[in-house]
Amino acid sequence: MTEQNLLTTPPRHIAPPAWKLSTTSGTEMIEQLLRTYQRRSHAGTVVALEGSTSHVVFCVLSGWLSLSKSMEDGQRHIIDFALPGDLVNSVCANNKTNALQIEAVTSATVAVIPDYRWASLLEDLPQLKNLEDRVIAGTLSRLSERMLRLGKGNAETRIAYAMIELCIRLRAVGAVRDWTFHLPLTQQQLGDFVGLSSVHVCRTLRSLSRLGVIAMKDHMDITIHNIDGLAKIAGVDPRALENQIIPSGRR
Amino acid sequence: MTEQNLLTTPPRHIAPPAWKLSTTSGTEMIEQLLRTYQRRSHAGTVVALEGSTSHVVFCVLSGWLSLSKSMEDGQRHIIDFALPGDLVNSVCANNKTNALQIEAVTSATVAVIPDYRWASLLEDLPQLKNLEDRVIAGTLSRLSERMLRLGKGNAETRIAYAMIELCIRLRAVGAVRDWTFHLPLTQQQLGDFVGLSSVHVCRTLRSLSRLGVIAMKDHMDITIHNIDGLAKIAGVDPRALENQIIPSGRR
DNA sequence: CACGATGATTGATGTGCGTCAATCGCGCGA
DNA sequence: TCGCGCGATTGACGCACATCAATCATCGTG
Repeated sequence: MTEQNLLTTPPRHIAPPAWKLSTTSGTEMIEQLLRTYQRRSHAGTVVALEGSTSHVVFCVLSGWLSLSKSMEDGQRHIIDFALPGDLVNSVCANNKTNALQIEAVTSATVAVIPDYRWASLLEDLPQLKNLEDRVIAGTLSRLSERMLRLGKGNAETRIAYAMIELCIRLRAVGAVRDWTFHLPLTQQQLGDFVGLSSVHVCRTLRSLSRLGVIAMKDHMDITIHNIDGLAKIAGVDPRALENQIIPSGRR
Repeated sequence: MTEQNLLTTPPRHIAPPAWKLSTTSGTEMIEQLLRTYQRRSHAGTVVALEGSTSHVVFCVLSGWLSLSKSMEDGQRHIIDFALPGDLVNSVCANNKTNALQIEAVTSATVAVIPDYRWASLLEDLPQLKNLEDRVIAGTLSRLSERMLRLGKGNAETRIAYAMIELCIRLRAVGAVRDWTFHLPLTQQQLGDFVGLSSVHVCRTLRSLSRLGVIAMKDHMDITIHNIDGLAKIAGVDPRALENQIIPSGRR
């Protein structure tokens, strides 16, 4: 049911914004491909192991994935979330080893596209190359912004920024209505994402609630009540967000 | 003089490892291009402003660049360093706006290649595409590793990891001899890189010295005395480093 | 040669966040 | 229906790191 939100809000025939090309024929071609390689993962499933070899590109069709890294002592950090419409090519340099562990946070449908298939598609549809570049640039930009807060921001800054980033990304796929969206995360997971303990995530969320900038309902339904106040806490120019965080060209 | 180290150790005719292609003709073509667009920046110069528009690709030929981001209150974080041989395409999604501020840490020579020129080069030399992919994957991998330590590691872990990462990257361009290399950074800059105050960077470096894993001479000449101990503190498998951090294929 | 500037070093003090622990609330399965 | 378990919440306490401040070392400059 957590995932129902995400499945119903965008058009059901799977065409997240990133995939909307100008040519209709291209779009159809891609949708065909996505359907072919589509797979379903239950919440909590490990989709790809950190360090394993892999020759695929992932495209999220519905649900959330987490991309994480762990230290030897078991400490885990969530480097990024992959939301519907996101493209994930989790290989590291040189060899084809996964740099990140990919897990399904909610139950999710993911297109698992073989490398060679993706490469040939790129040749048929040169516009895709452009899209791929934008996705990569967007990812780097997001990571940088988050890193900045992780290094220099306090708990409120980090949480506020996470809320803004996720809200904007979710809005791009139609999963936000009236500044309200569903966060299918435990406070532990949110903590692993922003670099805080789950206890302190809790305190910080309540602190932000008390300030009136956000509100929470039913275990993680978030409403942003005062985006300007939230942006101020997060240390962002709200206008800059529009261009910086949304990877695809859509509104 | 800081930069002299970097200029003399690699072959003087500018061919950092990333640029070593299998075909000799390709290499010559590229070297020609690099010479054409080569420019010199003094230490401390701002090469590209955060938020400015830009249509270029940077290639570092000698010296260090820092890629940083600032919050409104002036707090700065160094997202990455660009070392000799590194490729920097600091544009964010959608528009052609620099997501990062690029500064010369030491005096540096940088090839500033126009976008269109780079694009046409990619068509002439398909191998370059491969290289570009590896550079991007390497960058993402480095950012992830650093983010993990930033989120979950203590001061010693972060500093130890930074030393290992920089040592390996510098070794790839021949700037390490007998586990010794020159760090052209103030402790303030190193702090902005790992997310610590300059005071605590100092304390941590001295702590690592006392443990005997590293040694320092003359304001930032670093020697790694015990790589296994250092890797243990950094929370890394030393063998994994070889593949994970070096973006190019060279040892 | 004294000087001022910049950065490293070291100590003292404060605090933001982690950790531990107890309680609460809810959903789920027997 | 009761109980079990996971996650949220809240309080108490401690620590790692930031901050402030003083001293020192080095270097370039008039």
